[in-house]
Amino acid sequence: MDLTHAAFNEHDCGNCPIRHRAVCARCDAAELRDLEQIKYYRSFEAGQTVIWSGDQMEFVASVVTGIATLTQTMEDGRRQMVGLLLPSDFVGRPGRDRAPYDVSATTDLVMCCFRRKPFEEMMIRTPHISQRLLQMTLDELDAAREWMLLLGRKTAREKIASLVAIIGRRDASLHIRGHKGPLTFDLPLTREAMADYLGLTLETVSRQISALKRDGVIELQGKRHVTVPSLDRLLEEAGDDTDGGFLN
Amino acid sequence: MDLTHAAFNEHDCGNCPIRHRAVCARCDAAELRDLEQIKYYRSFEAGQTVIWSGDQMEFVASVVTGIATLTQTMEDGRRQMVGLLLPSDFVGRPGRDRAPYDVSATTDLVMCCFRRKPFEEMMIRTPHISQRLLQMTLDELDAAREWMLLLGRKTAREKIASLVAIIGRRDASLHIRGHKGPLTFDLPLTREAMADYLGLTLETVSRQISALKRDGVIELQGKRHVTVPSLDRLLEEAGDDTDGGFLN
DNA sequence: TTGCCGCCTTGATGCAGATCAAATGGGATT
DNA sequence: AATCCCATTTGATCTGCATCAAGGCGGCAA
Repeated sequence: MDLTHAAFNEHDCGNCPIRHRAVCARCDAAELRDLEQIKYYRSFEAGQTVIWSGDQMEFVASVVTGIATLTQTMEDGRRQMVGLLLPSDFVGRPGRDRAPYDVSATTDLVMCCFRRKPFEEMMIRTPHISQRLLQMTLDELDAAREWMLLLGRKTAREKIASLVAIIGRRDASLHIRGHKGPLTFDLPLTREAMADYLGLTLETVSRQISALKRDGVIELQGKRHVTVPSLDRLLEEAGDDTDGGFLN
Repeated sequence: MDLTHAAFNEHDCGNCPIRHRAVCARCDAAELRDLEQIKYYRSFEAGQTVIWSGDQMEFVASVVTGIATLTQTMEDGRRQMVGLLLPSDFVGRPGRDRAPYDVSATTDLVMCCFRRKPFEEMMIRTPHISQRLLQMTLDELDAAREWMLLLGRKTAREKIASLVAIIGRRDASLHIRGHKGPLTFDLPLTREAMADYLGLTLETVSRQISALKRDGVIELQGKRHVTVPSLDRLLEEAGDDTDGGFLN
């Protein structure tokens, strides 16, 4: 069910709030006009699948609002999330026409899609698009490598603390810059999605969240809303040495 | 101990056997001459550290011969390998001047280094270098995501089978193309390095290798040399649905 | 030849997290 | 208000891998 909104198709990229972070960050007015020609918007409801692994990729895209995930699945059903895409993140790979992962909408999602072939042609004549995409891809690779450390070597408790810290800090960076004091934000993932992110079962996720709550590392209002009284304490629990490590 | 070889500094990139896979794959004669100006070779012995995490990066580089690893370490000493670099692979990140990981030589290693600033300037005026690097980085990201599935969801036995398959197929692709029948090759990693790669302990690595041997999935000549009688059988043990998934 | 040193293998035991199972609770529908 | 649905929590038990602890083996130096 592709809920393409007519309204979005009149949307002007030049005014888009996430444009300065997206793949077209450095495009000038003429280039944005070219992009208008090949772009269209698509909306998805929370839980819908955007692309199945193995599908033909007709487009590449930027996330405009909402959260998408990349997931790999083994034959017997074991699942591992391998990407968490936030507004301004890029989806798809120029030069490849089959999707290597399932892409799903975790929340309601709007994507700005560019028809793949014309986009690839535009990349060739517009080098700074490749350069911007290279930057973004290198950032994703760094995030993937942090994630590998988490998956390979952290305990369940550390994994949960890391995830809360990642989401909390991203949230903080999007909102009040330099804001101090307790962080408060929503976890945009179900327990099951967190488990797929962390390489755990949903029961273990639930138990460890309860444990961190019991120990005063986090507070919960309902199941999704979190307050972190001390970010330092949380980072200590996460086992992070670096304090970089934003995701994606 | 930087064993820079004078002989290598007269090496001509245009004749380099790995050039067609490296970052300079599409460079023309004039561009190669420019690269000659900013390049130098460095050699390392097996076990040496090339760069420590946090060090200033004076250069970016291509691996010419040998194998290098990227490793992250937590304060308490837990280690996770996050990259395995083979001949033609690229090291370093344009636009960043601190190394985010330890880089080490797993075997004797020769790298072709480019001074970072001039290389970055050259990237700006030579778009196809960015484009090539983008391709290579996207490939690495795909490899990292396969690796995440391995770390998060595979059993110890599957992890070992996956690693043997990855190394064996890379080896096969470098040597006799389209070669059929039993694969035979060396594992270029110690048991400990395999453990760091797979998120296991070295004891578990050793036990699982013994188990695969006992079950006839692999044969061993000494500790390092492996024969795989049936690649299909090995892939089955690895739990791979895809048969893509080369590393790096 | 002998002994030493690193790497590797194998054994015994413990525990973190998976699995199986049931209960709870909040939001939506009627 | 009553009911259903489904995400989540909690409990009981099991197991795969880590941990702790001895050997074994091959290469190298004396």
